[in-house]
Amino acid sequence: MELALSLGDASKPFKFLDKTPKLSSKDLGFCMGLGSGFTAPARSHDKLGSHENNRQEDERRVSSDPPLQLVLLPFSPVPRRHQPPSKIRFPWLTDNLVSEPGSTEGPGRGFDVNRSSMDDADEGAALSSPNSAASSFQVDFGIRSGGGNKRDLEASRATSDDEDNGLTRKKLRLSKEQSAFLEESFKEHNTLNPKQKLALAKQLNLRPRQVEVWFQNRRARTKLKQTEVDCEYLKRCCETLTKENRRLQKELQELRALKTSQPFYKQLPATTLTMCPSCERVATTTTSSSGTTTATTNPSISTTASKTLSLSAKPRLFPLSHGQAHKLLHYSQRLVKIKKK
DNA sequence: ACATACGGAGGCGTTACGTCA
DNA sequence: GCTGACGTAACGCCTCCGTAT
Repeated sequence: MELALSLGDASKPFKFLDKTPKLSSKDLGFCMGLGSGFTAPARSHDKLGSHENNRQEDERRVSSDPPLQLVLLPFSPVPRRHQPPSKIRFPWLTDNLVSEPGSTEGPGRGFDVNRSSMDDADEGAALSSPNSAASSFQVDFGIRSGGGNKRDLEASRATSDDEDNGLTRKKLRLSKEQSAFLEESFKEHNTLNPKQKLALAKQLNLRPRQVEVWFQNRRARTKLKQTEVDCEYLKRCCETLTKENRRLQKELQELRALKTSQPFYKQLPATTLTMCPSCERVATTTTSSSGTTTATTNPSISTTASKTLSLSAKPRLFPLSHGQAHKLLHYSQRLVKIKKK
């Protein structure tokens, strides 16, 4: 099972064997392949072809099922905004230090459980990230509207904890609805442009940073699963090849033993056995009393003898066409005939 | 046209938290 | 109630790329 994603030319989503073309931000088509019939440098597609050179090697996929593909409409890129750097080491502290622009609340007041941690830095100090465009979002999550469930209680407790010491990283589990919506969105596009991020955040009553993190983690999970699948597949390939190798080794041993005990193939007159190096049909040739030589396929010939002949002739080493092979056969028979004369 | 600096964005490894058995 | 495993939200750092200078 393969999952491949392609941003860009939606008309040729699965030409994974080709070098990924450099995509521009203007053609953000989206394709998703599910199946196993391609070699997919998947990740190389998810960033507009970036990292292609140094990362495509580890993204090779080999399998055989036909891929299922999903093509979506392109979405418009949003110009980046240049912002000052925004690294805040102790975001949980900054919550008390930095008030949100556009927020009517004072710092640390009306603190929602989802607003502790670095996201606050992101919004407060980060004021700076493109996400901050939505930093004044009302951060009253849907999970709280449910009211009275375990999660809400958890959330409330976390809030009070945070107010207690302000040193613990708070983590909020998204509601089922939020997760499901994000999941659906992820199915459509596994990366988000700022516009989409903002829209999603607004829709779900989350901060853009949360949406962004969710997508990052989701991509990571997808990749992990894919890696596991690939690993399993390679394992099976390895087992099959090992078996095949053992079988061939055994066969080789048998043939060697046969060769030392019964070197009949040396004694056989060349006219007795011949084989088309192309189709590998073993034939016997007989010389009639009139002197004409004919070659006929002999199905009763033993497999071992046939193999012996194959080995001694190494027919696979000659990339002959079928016609050439038969010509060769013909010539060798004529040669034998001439010799006999 | 080219070089450099800067900022945005995603990947990745890790940490911390929530849940469950 | 405690504990360990597991899932996942969040963090910090890195690299790459586009853009401004």
